Amino acid sequence: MDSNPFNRLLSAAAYRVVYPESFGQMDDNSSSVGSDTIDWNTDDELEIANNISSSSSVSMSTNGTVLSEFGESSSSSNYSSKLHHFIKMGFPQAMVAKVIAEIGDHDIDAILDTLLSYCYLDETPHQEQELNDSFVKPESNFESDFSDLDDSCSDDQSNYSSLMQRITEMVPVQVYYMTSFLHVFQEDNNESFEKDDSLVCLIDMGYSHGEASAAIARCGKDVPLSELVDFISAAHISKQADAEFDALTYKEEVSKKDKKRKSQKGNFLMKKKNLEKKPKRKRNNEDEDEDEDVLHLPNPMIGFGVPHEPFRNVHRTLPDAAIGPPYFYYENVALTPKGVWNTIKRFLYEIEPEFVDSKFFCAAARKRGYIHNLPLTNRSPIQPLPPRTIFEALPGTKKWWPSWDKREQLNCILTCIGSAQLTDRIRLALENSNSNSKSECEPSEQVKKFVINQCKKWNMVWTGKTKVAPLEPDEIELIMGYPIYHTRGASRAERYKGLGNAFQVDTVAYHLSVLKNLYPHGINVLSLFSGIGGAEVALHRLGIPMKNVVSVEKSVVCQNILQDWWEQTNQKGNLIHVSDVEDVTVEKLEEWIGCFGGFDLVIGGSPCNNLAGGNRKTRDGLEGEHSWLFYDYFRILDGVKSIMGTN
DNA sequence: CTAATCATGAGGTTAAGG
DNA sequence: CCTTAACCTCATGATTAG
Repeated sequence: MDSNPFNRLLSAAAYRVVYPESFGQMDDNSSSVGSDTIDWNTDDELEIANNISSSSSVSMSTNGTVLSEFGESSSSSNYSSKLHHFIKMGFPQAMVAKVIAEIGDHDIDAILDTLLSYCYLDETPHQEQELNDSFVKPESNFESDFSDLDDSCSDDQSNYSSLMQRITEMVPVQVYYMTSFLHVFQEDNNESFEKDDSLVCLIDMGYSHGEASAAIARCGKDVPLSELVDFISAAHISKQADAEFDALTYKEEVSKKDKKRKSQKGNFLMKKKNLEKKPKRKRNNEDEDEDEDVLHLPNPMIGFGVPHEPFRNVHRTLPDAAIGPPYFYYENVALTPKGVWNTIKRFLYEIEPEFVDSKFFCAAARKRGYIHNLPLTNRSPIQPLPPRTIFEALPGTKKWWPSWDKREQLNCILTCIGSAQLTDRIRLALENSNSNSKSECEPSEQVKKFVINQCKKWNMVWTGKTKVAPLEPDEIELIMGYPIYHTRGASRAERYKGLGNAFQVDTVAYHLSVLKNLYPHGINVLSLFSGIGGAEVALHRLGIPMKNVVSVEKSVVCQNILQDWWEQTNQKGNLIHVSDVEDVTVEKLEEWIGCFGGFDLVIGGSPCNNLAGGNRKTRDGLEGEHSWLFYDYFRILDGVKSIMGTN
């Protein structure tokens, strides 16, 4: 068994993730599993068991190199409590782990000093300002704050589950990194190992692979490790600092988060209640700009404008770092857990997201946020305009549509549909209600309410007098702006899944329409997380020729859908498939850019699994095992910008 | 083995009401 | 200004059918 406490925690946490029922019964054989196919990627179900198993072996085999610093002097509980306390103070977990790894956990003051000095070291101008504001100013009373925390939270010292949760959150990142580490470097010589050692260290510190890669892409390969840490930490801190600044409100943030994640210790929440509201008001008064803790969603959700609505705003000034080429376009769900869009915005050059509901473009709602550096003037929708109401989109339903169902548009197209049993239950309810009432008029109010609720919840439409049914894949294709039968050939579930995850073509095309005049001779596209090819379809329907398209998509089903469409529509350009975003390395980008002369558009929406409200199990935010691939989007985009010399 | 089927709320916002 | 209620959500995991 691994003698390194931190490794043991890691392995135990990993074990618990996969085999929660048998946690605590780890055998000593965890290193014997030899899984070598690593597919942490987009939408498909992950074979967690395989990966975690491999993680055990990896963490064992790297023992003494990347992880050895963590466990030498402290017991795990001691380490955990220190780690926990500093995290509660508002320092990024990764930074705390790094500092403790460097100087040990004996001297609390030394840790604090080092943490503070790390904050000083930052060199990014606007972030430096924020750091000074957030971490330097309270220095005088920081220690008392800390001791206060230390006392009040002493109960957490033994809160093993709390630590385990934090460790567990780190595990996928660690696993990913370590496995990819072996995969990438096993054939490399010492020199290249040296070169990418910073990547090793960064991820070892708990940063995600995407963040680490992004930092290296942004700062360069040869810069000191501290600079990379500063870059990432600045992103973390400024994100957090943007939400709440002083230590007091920061604790509130952390406790809120903890409260939401799981039921935490009660005394901690009690403490939080005392701190609840006063700090926010204070901050609001003394801050010059409004509190951007939560990006407020526009109402109506029309972004910078939609066709046939009074335009809102067609002018904006982009930050210098955001200006292309290349143009880029990023998409994700609008209603994420708190703070997610703030983080995304911060990574994507501080561009304000454009929140748009596709109900202004088609017959179904679809609230999405888009971050892009495209011009805003002279947008035009693709013709013909798609149907905007249910009756126009699905004429067959009008015959059966009861007058008491007031819906004119559908709710968001999801990846799952209502069950046949639900259709049956509704049929029974309606038939019983009708037979009870003497005339054949209307069901009771109670039944009506039940039916309406279920219909809204599952997006059912009327296909008979007492029958509602979910949409067919073909119907969804039309509503989403794809050619009918676009996904034909895939299994039914795959079609629903692919369409439920896709762009609404008319909405995206409206935003992309400004490219038509800019690139009359066609564009080169880097399409990340392509899915069923919404970006490609949108560009095609806009009449923008695609010279070269690099499509990154893991699902083979989706790759085939896009390939078939490419051939069906007689595309003249060159379509290159890449299955894994991790395969999109700087070298690859340089190769493509050298070959094509650069990308004109980088487009994609990163996985929303861990952000979407419909997720009842793993709505873990941007660090979730799927959604953290956003950092790869940024890494790749920034790599393209860097290579093309516009960074 | 793949594919289909079904049950499983929380979390957050918006709107209404007082 | 506050509270309360209504509303909606690019899903996951277990189970069954083929």
